[in-house]
Amino acid sequence: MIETMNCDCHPIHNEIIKKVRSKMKEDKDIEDLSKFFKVIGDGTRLRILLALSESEMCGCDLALLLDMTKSAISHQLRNLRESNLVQSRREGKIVFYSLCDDSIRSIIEKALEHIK
Amino acid sequence: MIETMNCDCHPIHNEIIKKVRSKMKEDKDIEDLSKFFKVIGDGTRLRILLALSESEMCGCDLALLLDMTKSAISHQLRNLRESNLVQSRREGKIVFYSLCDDSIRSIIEKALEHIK
DNA sequence: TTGACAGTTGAATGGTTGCTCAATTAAAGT
DNA sequence: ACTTTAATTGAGCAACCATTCAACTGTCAA
Repeated sequence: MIETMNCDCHPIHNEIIKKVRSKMKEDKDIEDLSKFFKVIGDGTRLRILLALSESEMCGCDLALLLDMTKSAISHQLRNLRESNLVQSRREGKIVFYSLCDDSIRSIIEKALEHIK
Repeated sequence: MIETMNCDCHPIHNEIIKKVRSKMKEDKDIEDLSKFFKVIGDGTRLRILLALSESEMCGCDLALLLDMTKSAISHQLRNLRESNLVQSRREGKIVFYSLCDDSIRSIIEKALEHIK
C-alpha cells in the first residue's frame, strides 16, 4: 500500500490522499515552476526584470539604476539569460538587454494584486 | 548628479535611466513581491500549495503524500502560514490546513502557461 | 599600440535556508 | 495514570547562493 514510507506517520485520510495525488501536476512541471519562481524570487533579479519591462537597457545602465557593481549585475543577467527570461544584443562595446517575453510582466502584476 | 555611486561605471544613457527610475515600482512593493515569489519558489512549499488547492488536508496526510517527515512539513507549513498563504483549523488531535486565498492557484497556472 | 571602459568569469566568502534529530506539547483512548 | 499519535519547536548541519574581488576579454578612439 504505502511503498516508500520516508514519512513517519500512518495513513489517516486515505481517500483524500489518493484523490489529491491523482490531481497533482507532473513532477517535471512542479520542478520547472519552482525554478521559475525561485529566479524571480530574488530582489536583484526582480528589479532587473521590472526595469527591462520599461525599456531595453545596457548592463552599465542597470548597474547605475540599481546601484550595484557591474559584476553583480552581470552574474544575475547570466542567470536570467539561462532561464530564458532575458535576451541580449551587442552594439559595439555595449550589450543591450531586454525581456524575452512580456508575459512575465503580467505574472508580476497578478502577484502584486494578490499581495495588496 | 549621481549620489551613491556604489556602481563602478559612468552614465551612458542618462535619459533612459531617469525614465525607468520614474516608472519603477516602490521598494516596498518589490520587496514584498520577491518575498512572495521566494516562498512559492521552493519545491516542497509549492507542492503543499498545489495539494491544498485540491483539498483541505492535515499535516500527516501531507507528509504521506509528499513522502517527507512530519517535521519537515510542519516547518514549511509554518513558513506558509507566516506568509499568509495557508490557514489552519484544529479538530481534536488533527490540524487541517487550507489555502487562505484561491488566487494563488491562478498565479501558478499563469506561470505554467508561460513556461510551456 | 596604448589607454579607457563595457562586460565576463571564476574563486572565495558570508549569509541564508531546508532538512534532520531529539525533545516537547496537545488531545484522545484504554 | 499511561500510551499513542499528530503536531510543534529549536539546535545543528550541509548545501546553496548572492555578492565581492581580481583578472581577464572585446571594442573603440586617440
